[in-house]
Amino acid sequence: MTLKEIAQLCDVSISTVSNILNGKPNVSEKTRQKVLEVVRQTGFQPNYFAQGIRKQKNRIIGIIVEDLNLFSTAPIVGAIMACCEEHDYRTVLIDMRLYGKWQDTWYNDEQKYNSVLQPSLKELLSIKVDGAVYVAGHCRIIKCFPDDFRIPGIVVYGISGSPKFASVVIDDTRGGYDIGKYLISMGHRKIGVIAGTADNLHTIKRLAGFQKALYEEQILFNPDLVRYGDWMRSSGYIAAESLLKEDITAVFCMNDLMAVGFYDYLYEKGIRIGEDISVVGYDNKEIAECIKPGLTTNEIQLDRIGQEAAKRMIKMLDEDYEPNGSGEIIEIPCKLIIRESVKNLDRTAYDENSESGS
Amino acid sequence: MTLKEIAQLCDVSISTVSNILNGKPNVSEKTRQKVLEVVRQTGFQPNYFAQGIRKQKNRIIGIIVEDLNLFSTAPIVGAIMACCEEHDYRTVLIDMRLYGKWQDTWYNDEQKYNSVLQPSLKELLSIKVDGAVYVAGHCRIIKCFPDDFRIPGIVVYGISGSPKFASVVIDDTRGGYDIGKYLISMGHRKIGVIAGTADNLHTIKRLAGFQKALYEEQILFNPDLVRYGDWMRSSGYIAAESLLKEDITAVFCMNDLMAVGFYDYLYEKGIRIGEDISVVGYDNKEIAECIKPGLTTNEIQLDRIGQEAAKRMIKMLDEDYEPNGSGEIIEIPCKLIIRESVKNLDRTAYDENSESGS
DNA sequence: TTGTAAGCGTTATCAA
DNA sequence: TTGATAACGCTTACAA
Repeated sequence: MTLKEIAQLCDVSISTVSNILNGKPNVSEKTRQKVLEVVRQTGFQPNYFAQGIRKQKNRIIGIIVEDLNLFSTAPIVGAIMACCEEHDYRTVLIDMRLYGKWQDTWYNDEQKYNSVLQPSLKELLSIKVDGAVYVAGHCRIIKCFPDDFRIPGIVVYGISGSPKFASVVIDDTRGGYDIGKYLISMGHRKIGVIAGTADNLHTIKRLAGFQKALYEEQILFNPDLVRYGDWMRSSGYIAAESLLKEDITAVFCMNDLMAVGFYDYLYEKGIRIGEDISVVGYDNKEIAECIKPGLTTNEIQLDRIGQEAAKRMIKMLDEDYEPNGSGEIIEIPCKLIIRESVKNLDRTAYDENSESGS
Repeated sequence: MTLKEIAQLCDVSISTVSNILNGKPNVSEKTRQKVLEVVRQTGFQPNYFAQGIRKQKNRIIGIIVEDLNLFSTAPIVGAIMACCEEHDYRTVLIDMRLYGKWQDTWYNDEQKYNSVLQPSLKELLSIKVDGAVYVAGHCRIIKCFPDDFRIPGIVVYGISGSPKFASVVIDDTRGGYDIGKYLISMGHRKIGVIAGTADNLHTIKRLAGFQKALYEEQILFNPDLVRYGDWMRSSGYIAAESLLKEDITAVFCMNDLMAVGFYDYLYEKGIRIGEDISVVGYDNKEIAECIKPGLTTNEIQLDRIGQEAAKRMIKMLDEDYEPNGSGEIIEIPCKLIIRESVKNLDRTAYDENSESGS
């Protein structure tokens, strides 16, 4: 179906049909009705890209994700799409499936990485997207867009390696800080940390924030209480053994999965979480509220991240921003979700009774 | 950047540049090199859709999902995209976000549903996709494509309401059957069921399969042992109370989340799962291996579902199938994941010892 | 109120 | 070996 065929069916010219479809005035009601009827019957839809070629603009935003199957990606993408739709932009999604293809072995392998990234970027360019949003799988400094990239770009859940592109990430420093403050407010002074991999930006920033909280409360930071894991459940379990030999009352696990590993160990040993020892996690995945006791953790507001990124991109596009302006880094706060895994050491039994009684 | 500009920069004609880019013969090595160099420098990418208009084919498959944020959707979409990429098809994803917008209130509300579906379909048609894959959020009979839909369509994780379109779903009957057989093989005879909503196809088919297993083993099916929930954790908890008054040794929960709710109740009462009572779930979500004891459950092979759908779609497209052929329903089996939540009643303590010792 | 014609970025045909 | 030229589906001046 094309405009031409519709025109023939209606015995009018192509431009008349086009005008009607685009709501132009100066068309007799009779022809309008006739044409609209035929359009309805035939189910004709104008070719979006022929329109784009002619009008020289597409209103398409390209989204390129490192891996759609990570827990963080789909919510971010969903939020971006929602925002784009609201502003009458279409989206095109490219899933590089980096983890699916290579697990963890790609992000230090420039060659592997580029062998997927470059064709993906080319594809976006070929589709003539107006802007590109890059959704990382975890926070690190990423050189995803070349400096001479011809359209606006923005990096989400990672930090642009080039100052020409803005980045939207979670506020991990604040996240670590909030957790530190919370644990301290609950009376904990000796706090172990099960961190992620040592060179990971999430790890570094969460730890820095945590240290800041200690500092503000005049508590010495003891590096011996930090164990570095690999974000997997097993490393929480492994860290638990050695960490428990220290004289600690609480543990800050840098993700929920390692917290589950930590739970595993304590469960085996019959140590009660939220009672004998306190635990907080990070991420607020579904497991956090399913394990027992419920895990206090820091929720990552993925939808807000996606929304923020989309809003900025659309603003750049609609306001004809200089493509690639400032390398601003926008940090979205996390949200502490309190469950039952942290004991309040400052409360006496009496306090608890009187409070529950009130 | 356009072909024209490249041509001017190289002092050759447009067609020569086009020929070179498309690997046509009959071009002198000298001009080829010159043009290729300029193309490289300028980062020129031909306009994919201008090509499409001219060539009258796009090799694009549209994917329309009910909600990208459901646990089942992203893996299915990932598999579809992977398969399309392999066969040199591009994909366009449209996320209707039905649950995000309306939770559970849309799929019995034709009007709400169509207010999102119709524009989405139109958009796909407008993009001139060659085929459309519809990814449902849960299995039911869906009238998503109109009977006179002009391009091949296929429904995934749901059953096409029109016989013109094929469907790829999980084999829930077999899934329920396998679980029944497994529990019986472990010596269970009185088995409770925490089902999903009563009118849900997953519920109906899983229950039918379960009943078949009982029948084959000559065990009477007692309808009083079935409780209908709403797939949420709380309904597992609620069902637990009344169900435990019956004389049962095992419970088949129709998803992992309700199994977690069931765990909740038993945990409160100090009843030991995998010991005093056995439980199986369905879905194999991350929580299944995180709760204690690990939940035996049926894994839904989402990637296989997606792959199968994509393969069929591509076959239809490449072989110029009559759009909308058979309303075939392809069922992909689930995979029983054995963990620790089911006790073997047929084993004596002696058996267990001797086996672990061998 | 309607129609003609040019042009968007490609590819395909055919002549030079 | 190269280059005009038409055509793809559409929009938009502008002419009728």
